[in-house]
Amino acid sequence: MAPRTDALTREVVDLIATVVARYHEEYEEAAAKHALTGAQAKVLALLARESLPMRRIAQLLKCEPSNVTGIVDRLEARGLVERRPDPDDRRIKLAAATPAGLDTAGRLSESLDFAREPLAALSAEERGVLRDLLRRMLEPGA
Amino acid sequence: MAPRTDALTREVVDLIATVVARYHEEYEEAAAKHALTGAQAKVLALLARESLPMRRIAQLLKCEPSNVTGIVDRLEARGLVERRPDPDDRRIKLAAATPAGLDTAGRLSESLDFAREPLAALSAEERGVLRDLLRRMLEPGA
DNA sequence: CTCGATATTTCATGTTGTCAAGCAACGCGT
DNA sequence: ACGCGTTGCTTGACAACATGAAATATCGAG
Repeated sequence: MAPRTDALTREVVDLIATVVARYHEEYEEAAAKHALTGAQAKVLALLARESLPMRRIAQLLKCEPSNVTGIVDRLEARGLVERRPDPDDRRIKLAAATPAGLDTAGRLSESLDFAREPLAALSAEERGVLRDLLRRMLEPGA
Repeated sequence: MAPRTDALTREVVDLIATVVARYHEEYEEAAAKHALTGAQAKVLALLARESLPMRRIAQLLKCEPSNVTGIVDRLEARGLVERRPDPDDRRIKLAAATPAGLDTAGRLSESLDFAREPLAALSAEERGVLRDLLRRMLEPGA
């Protein structure tokens, strides 16, 4: 096992911590620009791609389904999302973005791209190297 | 400006999002192992290094001072932190880790190192490259 | 000493999160 | 067809986190 006191490893961990912190700041900031909280922005972004059952949203957010109820409630109250029945299973409620929700999600996505692009201010080749390293880092380690 | 539709950039951004998500999971998990929330763990880690005025904690956490009051209250109720007067300014209350707090912070730090080390399962050379790329990414871009 | 600024707390309020309990709908086995 | 365990969602009670406004105490400059 690599020693925990390895200066290089420690520095990489610190840098990652910084990336994480900055990413979060920018995400929350971009969401706030559209009067959304971070959680609401995440759900809206998910639903902009496809309608999802409540339970599936909970899985993706790694939280309890009962929590999703509240988040979708608030999005629905603002007309950004609606609940629709699943034709194949009447237990399921599909949360779907409304046209207004799609519009907001689109502008949100632009804000995010805009905010994150400075992070990728590396040459194409460097971005490729970074991609490979990140991929390897995230590989399912035993 | 680089086009937003650049596939490589998009993939790197996605990978970073994944790193961020995983980092958070592991952080919360490690905190929970010591019956702490994420916010409590952050504050305790800060105070393990040095005592800090409430206001300074708020700055580091990027939140309102009134929020810090509650977090420190809960840590204090568990004997991990105590409030001490600042000898030079009686308005200021210095939050400081107790011996029990230092102990918990130490074990927490080990959990975190342990959890994050798999992320750095790259060769020393690769970690060096990663460090350089992350540094450049985080450089103060205009 | 007075007055504006600073540090902290308290209160009201809202969002996120958990857990347990409840209800409706599904589907399997008989 | 019936019963029954399972699944999907909501509700309720509760805790933590977060903000903003107002109250209190102290500081420091004029």
